Amino acid sequence: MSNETLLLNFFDTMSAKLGPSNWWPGESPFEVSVGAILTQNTNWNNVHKALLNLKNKDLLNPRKMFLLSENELAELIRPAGYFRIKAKRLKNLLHFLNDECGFNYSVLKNKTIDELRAKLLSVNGIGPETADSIILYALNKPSFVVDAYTKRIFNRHSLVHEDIDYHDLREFFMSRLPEDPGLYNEYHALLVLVGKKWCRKKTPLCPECPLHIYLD
DNA sequence: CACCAGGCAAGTA
DNA sequence: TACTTGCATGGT
Repeated sequence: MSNETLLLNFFDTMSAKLGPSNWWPGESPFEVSVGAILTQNTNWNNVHKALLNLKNKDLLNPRKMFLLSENELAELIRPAGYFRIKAKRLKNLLHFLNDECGFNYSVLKNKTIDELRAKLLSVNGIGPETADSIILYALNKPSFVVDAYTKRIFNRHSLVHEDIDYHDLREFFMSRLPEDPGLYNEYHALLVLVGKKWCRKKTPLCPECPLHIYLD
């Protein structure tokens, strides 16, 4: 079976078992972008609390958040952990948005993925996963998001090396899947659900995992 | 109690 | 270049 077909079969199997995932229900591109920074190495439950703090003060709005001091912002996002450095990173994001599009996300949508990605990566505090999350989940453009679960699941199936870097793993998917943002969106979401449930660090083999049928 | 979650950057050698 | 450390809360 070709890798293209295999990847789509993986998707269909996960989708039948777990979908639809209702992944990342943000109300605006900006809210999704903020969430992308807050969730760095952090449980989404904690991120949700921080987002509620912001939402309750009507601060999930770039122009309003821009007026906050870094310390005020840090206190509001405290539940998300790493709150001081994340406040700085959110400020960096706000400066980027101001410079790049005047807080107007529709301007960003007119740029190519490669251009957007390079510019996002130049912001201190935005790495590859955060950049791709913003491009895919906030802007609905087909930039595949990979994470630790993605690597672990595909390595367990001997489809990628365990030391594969972010860029190569992303290319593994993007060179084999159609450029469909809806597919990329749900694919990443389902991989995280599968990873959490059946592919943790300590559990080597999981016969209950729906993807188990593809093991050799 | 230990472990770690939807990472990233900076420091060290 | 290759490895290590700091960042921090809250759920299990």
